[in-house]
Amino acid sequence: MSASTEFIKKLRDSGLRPTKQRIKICEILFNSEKTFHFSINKLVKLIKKNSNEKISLATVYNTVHAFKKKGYLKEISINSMQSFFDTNTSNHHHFYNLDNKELIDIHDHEVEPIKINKEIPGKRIKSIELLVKIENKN
Amino acid sequence: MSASTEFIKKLRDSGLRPTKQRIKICEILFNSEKTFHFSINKLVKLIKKNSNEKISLATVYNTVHAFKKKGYLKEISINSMQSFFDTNTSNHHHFYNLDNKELIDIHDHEVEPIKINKEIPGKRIKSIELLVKIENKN
DNA sequence: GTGAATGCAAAGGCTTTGCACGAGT
DNA sequence: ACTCGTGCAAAGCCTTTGCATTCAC
Repeated sequence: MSASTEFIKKLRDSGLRPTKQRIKICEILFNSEKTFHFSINKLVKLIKKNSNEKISLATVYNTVHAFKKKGYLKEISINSMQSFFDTNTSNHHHFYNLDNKELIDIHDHEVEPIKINKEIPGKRIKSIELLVKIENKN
Repeated sequence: MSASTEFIKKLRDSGLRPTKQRIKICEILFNSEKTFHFSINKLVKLIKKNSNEKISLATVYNTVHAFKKKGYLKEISINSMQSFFDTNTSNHHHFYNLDNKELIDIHDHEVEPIKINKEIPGKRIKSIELLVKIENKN
């Protein structure tokens, strides 16, 4: 079974019509073994590089949000001006390299379990996200 | 010594001219014993409520960024659409209440020390930020 | 055929910029 | 006086929206 066929199935199974554009974006995001981080901007560039026909910006936004909603992508926000999406949706954390503005994964098993000694009545923890900013030693 | 006098000194000491606008914003942000979280939007509203003369939006942005640069404010980013400033610049973490979109402090001593078993060659850790998203139990 | 998705351009929200005017030293 | 800060409106950037067209089922 080709990769595209899988994506078509995956899309259909999650209630998203497997359009040409969505399949293309799947191929770009999910074809590699390795997961990676991207901004909308970078994704648009990848699409341009990867394909002769362009995908409308609105469609790129729609698709990324649809994928995020379905849980195929995770958003990592650095600050009001910078936000990334991550094709790795498993539980994990990030280094943020201040010098080149890139993210590096920290796998869950690379962090000692985080214990918070504070509770908010009536609330439950939905997620714990650790962002470790790093910079060059001198 | 009045609070204003202190602010004037503090501003001058950090190389910021103690203008009427900056003093006003200091009064709003740093007069209370308690620290708090705010968005630019909320700050603008506080200024309106607190003062008869308005401060230009550009000045509010300039001032907040100047204060952040001087280390009097810390920025906490939730996602690409939401970012807060914190008058508490000490080492600490946050709960983010998904239901009402508000931040709650988690003091450093309320979290067991975070240990990361991963190093990036040539890099040093600048900061560790924990964001714990919480929601209503059912 | 019908509803969903796409593409385009326009609109929107938030933030920054440019420049003349005003205020602090 | 000189420089820095402010205010305003305009420009910018990123994202969303509206609507006609196209596509999947």
